[in-house]
Amino acid sequence: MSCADVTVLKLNTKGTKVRRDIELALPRSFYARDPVRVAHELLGKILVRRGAKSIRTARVVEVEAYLRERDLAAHSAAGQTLRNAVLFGPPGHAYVYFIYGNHYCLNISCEPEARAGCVLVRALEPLLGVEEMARARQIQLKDTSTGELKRLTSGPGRLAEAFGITRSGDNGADLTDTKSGLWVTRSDFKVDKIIATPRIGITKSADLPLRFVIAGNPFVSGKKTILPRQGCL
DNA sequence: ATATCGATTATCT
DNA sequence: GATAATCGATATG
Repeated sequence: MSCADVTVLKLNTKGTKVRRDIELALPRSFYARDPVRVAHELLGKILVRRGAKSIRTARVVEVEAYLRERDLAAHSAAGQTLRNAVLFGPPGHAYVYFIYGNHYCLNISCEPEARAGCVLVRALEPLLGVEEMARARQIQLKDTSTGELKRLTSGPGRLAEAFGITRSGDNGADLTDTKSGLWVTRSDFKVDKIIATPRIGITKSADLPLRFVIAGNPFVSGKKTILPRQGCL
């Protein structure tokens, strides 16, 4: 499973490391669709953060869709404000907001023409740059077991911290342009089954089944018994 | 194992 | 002034 995707860095004939899919961001057309569709297809894709001399990647394993119509939990529900302006812009941009005085959360705008739907990224499976994620989270990893890695990126606030995502730094970033330093790329990973559940932590429109997770993936947020797993580093 | 609660601040009413 | 798309710590069975 996860170990296979670490080979997004492969060796060419000269033995030099070359980047394959990582440098190709998903196109804007991917995001210019309804949020439920985008949410589904985002599962299994890979979020990439490039710094000056480092790269962090992780697989998307949990998302939530927020709709423009009949969804009172969406930040866009009450219309455009300064905070949510990105949602009313073109698709494929990062909407980053600050919550509970502590955490940032990453959304991706979707739908054509300012319809203000989006997808919240809720959990990732760490792939490359695990040590930098741990640094960003100020966590000392005891090992590379699933249980330890899960602490890095399992939850919207956690993954934002692990990837160094902030409102000042990333709100409005174009995720279809690798020059932004933050983008999403394709993966050969096959998502066998998607499970839909109500969304987490909301009070309005709380019954809609708009949270989507990769069935059985241990990096999905929430408490759960972790099966023992061999380290990946 | 689950339950409850405090932290901390941008944003909106 | 109240609320919030969370997290981590503490308490309790």
